[in-house]
Amino acid sequence: MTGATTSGELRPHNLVRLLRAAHDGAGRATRSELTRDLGLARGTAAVLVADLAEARLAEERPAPQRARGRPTAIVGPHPEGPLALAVDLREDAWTTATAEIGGGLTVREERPHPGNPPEAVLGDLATAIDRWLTELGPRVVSVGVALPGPIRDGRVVDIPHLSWHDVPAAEILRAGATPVALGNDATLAGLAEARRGALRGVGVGLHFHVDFDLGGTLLVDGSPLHGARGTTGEFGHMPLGGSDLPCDCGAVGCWSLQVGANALLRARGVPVEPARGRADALRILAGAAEGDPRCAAALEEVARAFGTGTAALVNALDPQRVTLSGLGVRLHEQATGAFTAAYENGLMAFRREEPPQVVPAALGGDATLVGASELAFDAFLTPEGLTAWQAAR
Amino acid sequence: MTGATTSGELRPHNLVRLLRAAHDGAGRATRSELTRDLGLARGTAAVLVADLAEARLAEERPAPQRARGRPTAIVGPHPEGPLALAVDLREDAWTTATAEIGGGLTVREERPHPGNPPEAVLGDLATAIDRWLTELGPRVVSVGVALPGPIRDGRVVDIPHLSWHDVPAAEILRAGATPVALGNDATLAGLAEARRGALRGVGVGLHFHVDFDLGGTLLVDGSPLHGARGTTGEFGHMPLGGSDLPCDCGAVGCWSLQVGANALLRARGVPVEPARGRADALRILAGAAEGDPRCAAALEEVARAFGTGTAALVNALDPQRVTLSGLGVRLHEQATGAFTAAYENGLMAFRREEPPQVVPAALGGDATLVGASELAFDAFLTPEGLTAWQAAR
DNA sequence: CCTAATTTGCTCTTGCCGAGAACATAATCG
DNA sequence: CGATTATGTTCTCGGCAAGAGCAAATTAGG
Repeated sequence: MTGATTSGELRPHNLVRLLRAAHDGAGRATRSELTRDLGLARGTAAVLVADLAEARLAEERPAPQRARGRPTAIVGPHPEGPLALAVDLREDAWTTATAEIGGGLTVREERPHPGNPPEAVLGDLATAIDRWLTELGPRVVSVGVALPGPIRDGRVVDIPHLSWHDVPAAEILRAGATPVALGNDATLAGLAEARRGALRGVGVGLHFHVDFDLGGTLLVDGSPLHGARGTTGEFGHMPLGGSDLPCDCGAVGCWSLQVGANALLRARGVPVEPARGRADALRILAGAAEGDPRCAAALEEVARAFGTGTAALVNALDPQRVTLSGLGVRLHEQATGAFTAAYENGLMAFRREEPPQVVPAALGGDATLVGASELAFDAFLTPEGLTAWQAAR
Repeated sequence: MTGATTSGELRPHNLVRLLRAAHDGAGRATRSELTRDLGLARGTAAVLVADLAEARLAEERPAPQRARGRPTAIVGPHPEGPLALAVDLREDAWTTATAEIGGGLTVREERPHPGNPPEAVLGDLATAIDRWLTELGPRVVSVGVALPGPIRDGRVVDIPHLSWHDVPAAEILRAGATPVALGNDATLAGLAEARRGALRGVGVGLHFHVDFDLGGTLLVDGSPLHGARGTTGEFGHMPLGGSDLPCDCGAVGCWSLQVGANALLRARGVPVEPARGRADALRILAGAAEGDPRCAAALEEVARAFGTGTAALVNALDPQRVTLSGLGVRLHEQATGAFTAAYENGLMAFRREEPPQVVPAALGGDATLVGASELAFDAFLTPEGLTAWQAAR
């Protein structure tokens, strides 16, 4: 959003600002609030809202009266307004959902998949997407897909334990004229937190998603840092623990080897079996909760490594707050003492005065879908996106 | 720069865009180039240039003719135009300089200082700044100061080997109505590279400055990532090497302990003496260049640690290019083999296909001053800054 | 129940801005 | 030396948001 530079760009630009603000307000922002927040004249706001309503981009609904004075209205989604199609592809299943302006999510379909070969999995998903596009019609303006691995130039670079390597996902998931945007699941979970969760309003936030691997994203002013080729956030692949183990990623001593499902198994002394790592890891966490000392020791070891690495990244990146999702929440909750001790010990002295909070993500299991829908709407909530929508009717 | 939202903001906004583009063009951009690059109509450009000239913000000078057609003019600094006062405070001396639009630098004064107490050092510097402000008059619109330590909310947090702790630098350096901006030296060196050096035009770049400590900055679209409280870039204080040494910063195993002047001494087995570490480190580098095997071994050890950590941060942050300044240049140049081997070994496999280049900074010793002047001009090259300038005459 | 106060929406005028067209100008090329 | 080409200059036009004045719809208070 570079901003308007000609008088002709002002109107589209302000329409985007208004619709974006209504979207970010989660369908609760009133016209008078929006007018104030965006610094508009009341007359201008009237024109803009009328434009949005006429274009079926938004609709005003009566708002609960709060104070004295003439009542204002909520600027919310239009019943025939734009939809984002959000897809969350996990290792063993995928979910599709739609989101309207304001973020309201409707889960549409959930299906398991065999994991391999990638072309078949993505091909089936592409078919499902096409079906939904047909069924929902031109209201769907954009598709956002979350994938469980790093993505570079529209290709899934690597999902080691699914044996996906350099899969041309964008090509397979192409959906006619509807734009499809791909994102890493951890990145999108962080994006969701930044827009509608615990990182809302936070200038610089750090999000970690722990599963088998440890991924994350740095959120700057509500958007993930993208990097040169879109693969920022591989924090798990820094040698933050001083280990000498080789990592699947090709490097050595990666933090991921000490924090995650497999790390719990290793710390517990259990063999790492490809398929059931997650269930075994959850069993260890349950064991620790029930007082099994060996499980507790494994948990503490992993929590310490998690805390130390978190401190390292806080030292380097100076976030205001850190959020956790996936196994990270359990690690932090069940071993807060070990985590916090290692975290504070790893901070530079001057950061210990007011260490950034480490908190669980506010959005639960929907975070990835929410992030995918935000990604999709980000592509639409632009002057070009709105202009195309208006031109199409 | 959020962009104009009302018709009245368009003019100031476009004046800023034009002056900023002329500034970034290093005093070589012609009016026709600027018109094209900014997407302006020729008539609009004429008005804007006339405005800038009348406000003594810029001036047109004849340009060397390149092709057929009516000649155009270079939009360069005005002889009575705005100046930025740039200050580089190092551990043992400080330098002041002025920069005009376009970045042309004039060094004004260079003085040694005793290093302590901080209030006296900064007080003397404040006096010098006031003297220059008086001498140069109202042309100086902004002051930028580079300081050799982390800065948070206008205070120097910590310079361990000068024993500076929590020094209220902004308060001491206050300069009447002229705004004073403070920045970390490594951050500003990186900023200079992003604007006028080897990171120019690079979307995401990583800069490392190695001295006693290892600092740096992540540059996103030409600006340093700021963090929640302005202390991003302490990459040296991540435990990237697996060491157990305690660090002055309060954490353990910091990368800085393995990369820097003192690290060279330690690797060579020489006692670390507070005052002359830099000279001793340079002697080791010279020794290595002359073939002394123990110096060479120390150099290689440090270069390997440097390469490994660089890979870790490339994995995590996905920069397009990495630049080095300070001792980092020597470490990389004199032990390219050791550095590169460790660098590539530490990269995730998929990043090895096209590893981000690691190159020395293009600006030499002036980088910090250039960065300080850019910081100062960033505060001026805004609609508010230009409006205030125009109102003042 | 009724009036004053308050807040917001609506309408119209005004001032400003950049686009774009038509023309003028100054260089190169053959 | 005229044709060509690129750029600067001037003027008109359409569009936009600000802002003022008025209308509307609610609450507070008696």
